[in-house]
Amino acid sequence: MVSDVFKALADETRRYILDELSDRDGQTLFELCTRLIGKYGIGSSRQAISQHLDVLEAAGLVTTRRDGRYKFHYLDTAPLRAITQRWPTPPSKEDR
Amino acid sequence: MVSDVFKALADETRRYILDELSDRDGQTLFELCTRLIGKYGIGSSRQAISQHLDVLEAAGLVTTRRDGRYKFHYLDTAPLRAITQRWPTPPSKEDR
DNA sequence: TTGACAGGCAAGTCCGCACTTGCCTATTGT
DNA sequence: ACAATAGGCAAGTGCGGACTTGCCTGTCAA
Repeated sequence: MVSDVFKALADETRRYILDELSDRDGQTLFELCTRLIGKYGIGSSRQAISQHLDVLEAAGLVTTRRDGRYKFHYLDTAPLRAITQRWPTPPSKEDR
Repeated sequence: MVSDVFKALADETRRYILDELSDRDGQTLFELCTRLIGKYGIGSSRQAISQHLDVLEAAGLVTTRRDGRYKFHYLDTAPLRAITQRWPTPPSKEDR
């Protein structure tokens, strides 16, 4: 049901995950954990990150690919378009 | 502190409020209450809506103007730009 | 001036959600 | 085969946030 993109974005840790995937796409769970600690000081457990990824995937913001014992995570920003389409933002001065 | 646009958008009732203001800008609290019930079946109390408006205003998505015993609410979509700027979305086929 | 109307304040309840804990499954290398 | 690695599952906890309840303040019309 593209379950609530907005609620997926509500959590700051999940937004950092999107940032991280935006910086380097296709990371595994463990990669994300270590890099989130290093770059943003996020001290969440592996399970916590895993649950966040589930939420992001349910919202369609992250897609996954399995390969052996690795699972790679990819960012998909397409669902974000629905936001600006719902409440159109007039172009800012910088955009013109 | 432009306190968390994302959390402001996380609640569905608040999103309906933005829809309503997008449709008719400058409504009072009571106007919003009656129209939210009529159009979306939202049965929240006046106080609940008032609290939602506080959150939206704190997030910068709604501005207000006082006039006598009336308080008018206006939509401001500017904070939404930060979202698509944070995770740039490639233009969809429809946009081209 | 007094009643009706528009809105504000504050304490309390309740549920969802982020996070932990503990254990389990599957894949890979030696 | 077996240990290490990558990840999954499920129950429990604690806190924030949505909502209610009750009462108060300020404005306007008769």
